[in-house]
Amino acid sequence: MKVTKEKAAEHRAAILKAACRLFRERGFDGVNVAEIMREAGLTHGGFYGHFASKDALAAEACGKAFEGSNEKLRNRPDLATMLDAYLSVQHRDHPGNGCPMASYGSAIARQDDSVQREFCDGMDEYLAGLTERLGENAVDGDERDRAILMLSAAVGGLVLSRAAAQSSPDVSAEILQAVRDQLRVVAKV
Amino acid sequence: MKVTKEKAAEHRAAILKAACRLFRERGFDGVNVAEIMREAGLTHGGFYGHFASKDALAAEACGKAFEGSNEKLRNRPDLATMLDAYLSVQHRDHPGNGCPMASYGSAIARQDDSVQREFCDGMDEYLAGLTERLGENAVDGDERDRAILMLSAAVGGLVLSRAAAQSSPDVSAEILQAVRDQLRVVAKV
DNA sequence: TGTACATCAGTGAACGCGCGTTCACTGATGTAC
DNA sequence: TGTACATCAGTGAACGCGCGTTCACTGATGTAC
Repeated sequence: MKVTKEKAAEHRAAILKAACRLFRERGFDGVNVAEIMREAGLTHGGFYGHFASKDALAAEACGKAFEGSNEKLRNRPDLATMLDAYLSVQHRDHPGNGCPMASYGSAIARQDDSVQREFCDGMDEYLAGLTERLGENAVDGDERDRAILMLSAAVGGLVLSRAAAQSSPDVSAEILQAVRDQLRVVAKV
Repeated sequence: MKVTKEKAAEHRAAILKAACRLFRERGFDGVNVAEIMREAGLTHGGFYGHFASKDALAAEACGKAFEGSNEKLRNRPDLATMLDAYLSVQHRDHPGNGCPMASYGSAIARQDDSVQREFCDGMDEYLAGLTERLGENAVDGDERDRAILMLSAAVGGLVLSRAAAQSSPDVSAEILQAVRDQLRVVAKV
């Protein structure tokens, strides 16, 4: 059942999109190729016509996830609003469309080199964008370091909040709130 | 080949110790039961005489990892020294004996309930200890929130630093440094 | 204290399942004439 | 424009491997007498 070139391109995009969401929801080891293909409306056999391996898909999916994040960073006007959205119950409970660093950050060092590279590139770009943001109002010279702290605390806070969400919902909510409040000072907003 | 009760207890402890290290090094999915048993000097068949399942071992290993962390927290005199050790190249490159939150924090929400519970209990205790520490010199009333920020930033920073270690060693080192510097302010040390 | 025997910790082969990947096949596409 | 045929995207069965778990067996332990 051959298919139009356009259709094939759409299929590839659908696979990537499904992977991008599923990997963030369940981690790289928590999803199999067949599941991704099913999500894309295809059968598993056709996968290798589009991607060389599951690792290759993981790398592209990681890159695409950061594209989304960096897009948000470029568009969102208000830094305080961004912080609130990042450290929200909504984001905590819906990792599939959220931050890749919080979804599988602690597993990246154990992934294929290509995945690590995409991750680092995405993170670098995100850090650069955040640094620029912090320098928009007043320039203090330590924007980059403050951006790193903000990112670290936001990612770490979301990770810990998610880890506690089921067993200790109160602590989970407390973490979101505390990191939000404390980071406002760092962000000077 | 039956074995002394004491020997058997030693074996159980050896399995737990090996798991405690290996899970932190490679994540729960990155280690198999046979590997853990080999590390403990046994063969894989005997595993189920000591633990009900790999998940049960994971839960105990998680709890034990936090015991180590909380031990350190109780003994370490200086908060600044603790921060330096946590955000050090040594800690980044040797996760096997390090912080469980940084090792597999982002995967906890996808683990068995028993693992999540052990993780939350350990984290709660750690947070309580850190809060107490922050209140030792001056009491401001926001120690708990500052403890949460410190923990989030330290964990997040270590996670991101590890993720970048291979592809972007410079960024990796920069993250450790920046989070260390910026957290000193929060810790007031 | 010495002996006979039941217990049970550890061994290693085997089971069953899931997963990444391959492959022969299908049939629509798109090109050559 | 119409026709014949080569191409190739997608299908689904199959392969091979690794893993968690089970199980029959071994032989040292430790208990009952």
